[in-house]
Amino acid sequence: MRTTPDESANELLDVVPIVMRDIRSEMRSRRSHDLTVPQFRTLAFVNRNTGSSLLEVANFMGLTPPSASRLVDVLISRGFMTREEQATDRRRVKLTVTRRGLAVLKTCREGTLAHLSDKLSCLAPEDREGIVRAMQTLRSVFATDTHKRALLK
Amino acid sequence: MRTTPDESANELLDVVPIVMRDIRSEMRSRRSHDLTVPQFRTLAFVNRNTGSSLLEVANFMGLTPPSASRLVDVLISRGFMTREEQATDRRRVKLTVTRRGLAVLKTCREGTLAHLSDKLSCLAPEDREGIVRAMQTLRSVFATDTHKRALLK
DNA sequence: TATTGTTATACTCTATAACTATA
DNA sequence: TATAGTTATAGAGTATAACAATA
Repeated sequence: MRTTPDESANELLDVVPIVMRDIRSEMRSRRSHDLTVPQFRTLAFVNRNTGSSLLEVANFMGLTPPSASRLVDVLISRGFMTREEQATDRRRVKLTVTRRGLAVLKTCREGTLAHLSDKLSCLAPEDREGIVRAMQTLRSVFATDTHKRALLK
Repeated sequence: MRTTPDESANELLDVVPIVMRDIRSEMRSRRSHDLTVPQFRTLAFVNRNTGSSLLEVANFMGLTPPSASRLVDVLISRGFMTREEQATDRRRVKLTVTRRGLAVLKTCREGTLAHLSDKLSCLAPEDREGIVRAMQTLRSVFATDTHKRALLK
C-alpha cells in the first residue's frame, strides 16, 4: 500500500465525520444525559483543570472567547459548573465543575464508551489495536492542548 | 498492547472530536469557500447520487427529515443545488447539484485535503498507512450508507 | 391509511463587532 | 494601552410536533 499524505487525508475526511455523528447522537440521547459534544469536552477539560480561565477553555476547544463564554453559560445554567473571580486577577474567571456536573460527565462518558465499545467489540483485537495507534498518531498531529497550561502561564 | 474495546473507545472519544474541529474550521475558512461540514457532505452525497430524494439524504447524514430539509434549503438558497418533483412519484423530491455547487464542492474538498495532507506530511509513511487502515476499519463499523440506494429501492 | 416532505418552534453552536472592567 | 471576559447580533445545525400532499 502506497500511502500518500493525500490518500490518508481523504480517508480522514470521509470517515471522521461519520464516527463523529455517531458520538454526537449517542451523547444527545437520554441514555447519556443529553450533553452536546462541546459541553462534554468542556466539562471534561475543566474537570481535569480545576480553576481554569475562560481563555484556557477557548484555546482547548478551538473557539473564540465569546463562543466559549456562551458554552460555559449553558453549563452553568444547567448547574454543571460554577464561575468565580480569581483573587489574584479580578479580570480572570475561575471555572469549577460541580458535584452534579461531575456525575453527569461520568454518566455521559460511561454511556458513550459503552456504546462505542459495543460497536468495536466485533472487531479483531489487532484491528482495535490499529485504531488505538492511529488515534495516538492523530492526537500528536492535531491536539492543541499539549502542555497548554504551561504555555499559557 | 492489550487493546480492549473500551480502551479503543476511549481513544476514539478523545481524538475524533479534535480532528473533527480541525476539519470544520478549515472548511469554514474562506480558503475552502465556507461550507459547513454537513453542507459539504450533503453536496458530496447528492453529487455521487444525482436525483436522490430527501429521505436518502437524511438517511446518509443520520438526520431527521426536517433537519435534512433545512440543510437542503440552505444549499439551494446558495445556488449549489436544485430541488424538483420526481415525475413517477410527485411526493418525492429529486435533488441535483448545480454546476456552481460542483465547483464549490471541488474547491472545498481540495482545500481541505491540502490542509490535512500538510498536517499529515510530517508523519512516517507507516503511520499514515496505519491511519488509512484504521479509517477503513472504522468505516466498516460506523458507515450507514453501504449499499444504501439498493436498500432504499 | 401510509409515505414523503415541509412548516412551526425551540435550543445550541459559532463567529464578528462592540463593549466593560481590570491591570 | 493591553488583557480578560461579556453582550449584541446573526446564521446554521438539529430535534420534536404538527401539518400538507400524494400514493
